[in-house]
Amino acid sequence: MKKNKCLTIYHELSHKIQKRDLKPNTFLPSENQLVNQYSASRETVRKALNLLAHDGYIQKIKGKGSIILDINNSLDSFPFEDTIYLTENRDTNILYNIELINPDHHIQQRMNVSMTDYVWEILRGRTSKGKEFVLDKMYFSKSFVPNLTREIRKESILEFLEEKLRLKISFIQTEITVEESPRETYNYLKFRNNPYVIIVRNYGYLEDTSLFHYVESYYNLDNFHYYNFERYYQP
Amino acid sequence: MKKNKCLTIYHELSHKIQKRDLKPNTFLPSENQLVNQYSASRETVRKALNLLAHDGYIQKIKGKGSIILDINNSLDSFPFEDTIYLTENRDTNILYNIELINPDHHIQQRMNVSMTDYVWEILRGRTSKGKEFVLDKMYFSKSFVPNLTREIRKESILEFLEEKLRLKISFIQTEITVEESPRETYNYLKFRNNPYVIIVRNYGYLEDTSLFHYVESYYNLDNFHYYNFERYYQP
DNA sequence: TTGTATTTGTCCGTATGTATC
DNA sequence: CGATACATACGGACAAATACA
Repeated sequence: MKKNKCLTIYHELSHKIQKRDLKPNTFLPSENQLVNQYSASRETVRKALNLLAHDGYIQKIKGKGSIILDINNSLDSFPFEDTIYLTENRDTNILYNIELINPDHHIQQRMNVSMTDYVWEILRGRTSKGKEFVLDKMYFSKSFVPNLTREIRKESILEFLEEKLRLKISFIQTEITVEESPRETYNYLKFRNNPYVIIVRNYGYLEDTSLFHYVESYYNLDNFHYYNFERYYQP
Repeated sequence: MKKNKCLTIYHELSHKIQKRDLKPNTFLPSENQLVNQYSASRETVRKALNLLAHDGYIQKIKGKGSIILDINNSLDSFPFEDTIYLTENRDTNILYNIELINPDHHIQQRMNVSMTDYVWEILRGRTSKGKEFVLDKMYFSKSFVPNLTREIRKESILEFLEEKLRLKISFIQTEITVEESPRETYNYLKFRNNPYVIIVRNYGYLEDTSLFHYVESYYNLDNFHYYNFERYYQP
């Protein structure tokens, strides 16, 4: 039975905090007490506590202890929204096209693939926050995703990729710019009172740093909103 | 001379990556090599590497090494550092005004303070990426920052706050929208060919989740760009 | 296929410094 | 002042993934 002791401590403590077995605004047992409780070294306990702090469960105060935060009052109240993956409001999603193509010059550059490679192109419309219309152009290299059918539109695409194909995103680079509307988007974007659109480009990478997928999302200027939440990491 | 060795290693490596002394898609020296280079223990080196990975500089691959990622523009990858930390690198910064004010209705709402509270307002112009002009409106609650002089403009404001006042940012919420240019920005923003501006709002919170400062940055549509790096779970 | 060296991942025990009370 | 608690650092140990012969 080989387990990650640090994560075990983290999960046990985080569950207790979530279930309110450990009450907000009280102190956790001291690091030395936790060392005894879990028969672990202090470094291991500290790594677990750092994870808890990073995820907003506790606040560490030097010389005093680790105080348990009220999660309802902190984490959940921040509008953290994933702009790509939460496609679950399927009623408002429209799948325009799924096609296996040879990438054009633009995609070749963005995805670092050659003209002779094959790439899945998915064209999708969706509404965000009720009314705003968004056009997504998603690309997956065929070397990673051999098959892709229309069926997946009823599922989350990423769930399909993770659970069926065992592909795991490790990190994402996001890039936001304002550009003139490309002509091919005229048919899809509803508001053309302004020549500009906002383009959000997401580059998704696997653990081996290979570029796994690329998404361009086109937003009208009206009602565009983007939220990000960044926690500072403590060594 | 007491310094944090882990952070020293982090800064030295991150600067080398930013300056391209260490090239993307190559490997960092192995952990053991870094141990020798910096006369540090492996745990310390590993903590520095974890910070680099968290901030998107490198990707660690078990059994292989740490590969350097291609950061489009490392400065703007961290919107908060751009607006606050790195003010000393920009000889193109102009400090328009520092004033202790009673917040107007808008700021009262954003910062959750009352009309009778006092708030520092800092108006600053800067150029980003050479030509793009950005207007920053920064606010600090007087309860956290009793004194703020023009002298700090030559230093990093955040360094001043951290080292002198012992205030530490714990997390940041970023919000990007497109809005019509407010009239009071007309004097500052150079391009008025478009009625819209991009507004980046940063909410900085302390470790105890209290809202510590608030920044509004105004960008023209032209040449606006925003980068973000997000890593999925860190064990 | 097998074995060996390298590299990263996890964990331990100890020591010293610093902040709080 | 001393006791407690967290912060940083060190050196060692073993496991797991990788690369290579």
